[in-house]
Amino acid sequence: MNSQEENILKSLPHKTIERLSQYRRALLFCFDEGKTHIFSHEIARILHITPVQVRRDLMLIGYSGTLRKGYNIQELIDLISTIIDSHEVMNVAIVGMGDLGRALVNYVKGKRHKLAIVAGFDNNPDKIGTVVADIPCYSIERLSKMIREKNIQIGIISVPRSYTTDIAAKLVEAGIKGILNFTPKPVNVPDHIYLEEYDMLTSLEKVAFYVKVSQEKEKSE
Amino acid sequence: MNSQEENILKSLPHKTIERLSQYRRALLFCFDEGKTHIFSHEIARILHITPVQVRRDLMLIGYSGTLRKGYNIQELIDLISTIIDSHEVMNVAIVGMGDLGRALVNYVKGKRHKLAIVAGFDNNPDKIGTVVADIPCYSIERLSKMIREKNIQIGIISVPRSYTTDIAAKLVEAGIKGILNFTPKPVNVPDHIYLEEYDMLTSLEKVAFYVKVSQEKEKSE
DNA sequence: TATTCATTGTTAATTAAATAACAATACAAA
DNA sequence: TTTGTATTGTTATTTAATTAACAATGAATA
Repeated sequence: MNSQEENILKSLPHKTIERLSQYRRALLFCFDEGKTHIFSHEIARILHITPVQVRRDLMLIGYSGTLRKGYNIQELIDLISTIIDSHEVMNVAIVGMGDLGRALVNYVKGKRHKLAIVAGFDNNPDKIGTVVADIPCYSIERLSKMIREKNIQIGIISVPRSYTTDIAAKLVEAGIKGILNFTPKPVNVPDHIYLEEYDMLTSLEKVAFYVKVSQEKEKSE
Repeated sequence: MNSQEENILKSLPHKTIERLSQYRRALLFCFDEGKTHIFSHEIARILHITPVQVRRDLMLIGYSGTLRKGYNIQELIDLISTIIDSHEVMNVAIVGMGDLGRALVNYVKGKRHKLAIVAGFDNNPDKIGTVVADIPCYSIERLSKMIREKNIQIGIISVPRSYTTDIAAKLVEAGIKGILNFTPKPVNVPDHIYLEEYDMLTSLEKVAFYVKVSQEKEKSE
């Protein structure tokens, strides 16, 4: 990859990166259904956004469709993949093989060629040494060693809240490059590590809030 | 609630709503640790945002702290609660009691007074009729009936992708007010229903992307 | 008592994101 | 062949979100 292409990557808005992932996801399903081409307004409709937004994002990544025929799904999937996927397979570890950890493994498993969940960690003796959803589960004590050995670059934290800080520290110490934290406890990591945090309860509370607001609006009418 | 207060609610930026939920979450933990007051820069540090952002959000909801003493944690928790919580308890159903559904129930259970997960639905005969994580699990066939009977206003979808569309339609038909969709299949719902969608894979791909970019930057240096 | 300082609250400025506007074009229909 | 139309690609505009700037203030300190 030359430096011009690199600069395109770095200049892509964060929101566009998210949407590229969503575009690809939707396109893959369309492809499976036998479609070969798709219009911007079709993509937009699937993802609840505007056609302009779609076209603008595709412009940013330098993809051109065909007038009146739309975008070639296969081509677009491939282009998005060269942009958001790493060149080599990126190895991922999940720390915390409870319900959420297993849900994640089963969902991600086999879906993306360039993302491989290669290890799970837990402190439950019943799980250590077993294979959960096709991936081996190790003791937390072996976390640092396995991360180095298996060249794991991304760590997903799905442990109970009280363990979060400790696990994050261990991941950082082991040289992880990116962390996805699903616990309600925000973590602090050095600047060179990319951190993404998501709390399901915040999403639920957001829904509850807007439901409440719409109900109050109804009442006052 | 008078119409002036209503207007404040409606004018709050979407991002502020999300942060209010995060503020409260962080404040509750601080409160449990025995703290009584907190500075804007402390909240900011916990949530990886700026102190100005915190102060601005609190200004928007009309809360004033004490100079050099910070914000009263208890007061702030209460105020945020009056803003984002509904007056009456809001009932929630989870459709799909697999790993993700159970993770959600266990996580949300007992955490928020105004949010109650009161029913789970699944099509697995082994689960139907049982109690999973303290909530009863019903057959999908009874979904519509139960939603009306139990006055359920929010539905969380955590089923396999292929069932998503059908479940969403059932929820809409049953008169649900808000939907939180955790499946990778976006759903279409009428305008009066608030919809929030989240795909864990997109978060993971985002982390992978930024890890990749930072690595390429390193290489080129 | 006067001065310094840390902190809040608020307006102004900036940046990021989304939307609107519209030219270009190729296909279809007349 | 001409006209109309649907669609792309791109620039301009608007809106939303964040950040900067700074006045106000009251506690701590000299």
